[in-house]
Amino acid sequence: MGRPPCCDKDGVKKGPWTPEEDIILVSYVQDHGPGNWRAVPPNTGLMRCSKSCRLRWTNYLRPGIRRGNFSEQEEKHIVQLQALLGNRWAAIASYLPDRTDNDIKNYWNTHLKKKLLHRTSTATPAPAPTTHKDQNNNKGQWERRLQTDIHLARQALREALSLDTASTSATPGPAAYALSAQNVSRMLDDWAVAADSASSEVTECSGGSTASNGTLWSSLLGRESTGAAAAGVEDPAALSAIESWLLLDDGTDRQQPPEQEQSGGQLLP
DNA sequence: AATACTATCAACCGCTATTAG
DNA sequence: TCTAATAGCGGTTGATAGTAT
Repeated sequence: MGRPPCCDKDGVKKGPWTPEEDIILVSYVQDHGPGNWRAVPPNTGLMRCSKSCRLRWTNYLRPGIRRGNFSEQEEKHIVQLQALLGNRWAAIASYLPDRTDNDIKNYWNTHLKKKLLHRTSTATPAPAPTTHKDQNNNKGQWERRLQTDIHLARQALREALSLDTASTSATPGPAAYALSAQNVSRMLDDWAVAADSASSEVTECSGGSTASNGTLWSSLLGRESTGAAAAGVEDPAALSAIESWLLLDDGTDRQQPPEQEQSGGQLLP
């Protein structure tokens, strides 16, 4: 036989968490640490499924979570990482350690997807008295730029992976993801180097509700490191590099093809 | 002021890989 | 070794706040 069930499925409570439940959960995690979620409901008396407890902790109660508005840098960072990794929100979130995967996923679905669509549509103007040549020039400017970016990112990742597999170990094992994550962070570092200047004032988001949990619970709990910090992605220079690479909002089309930036900017070692 | 519509986000659902018994 | 539960992930939903009519 297998394990006994973690909680009574019949008496399990659903819906929004109350502040009292939050406090119980935080107190428990403070004493026992995160993990072993199946032990949480029976030990705390919470009428919640272990899954729900884990979700509540990771998405809301975990210290160090920043909520509220995403900065421009974060936006571009997410766009870049999404192009690179796809909808692997947990992986993307590991490069934005103070954001949860759920937050990033929500932000992507509600804001960024629309933004990208809007840019695509504005880059492909409706019927206008333009010549065929003009149409070609304007057609999907943003879309083409994005596709080029995606292509470059993938190429860079492939090369980085091949470099590492050659230099480290020939056996692709369970560390495969760690390996790729390592390389992604290296790429980001490279972009940082490629960036001309660090005109990178990280716009501190002034989200209202945001730090509330952090300040509330950080007094109770120490901040855990996610390992992503080691990736060095929070480096403002890296963010600035991505910004300059993407040129999302400046309204000016890039004059040089990305290839030139790659060769000039040393995208890869 | 009332109603309809839209946007946001917390939480749930379903799936897969891993792990305990 | 096998079976069933857990952990974790991405997709989706539903409640609610905000805005438009």
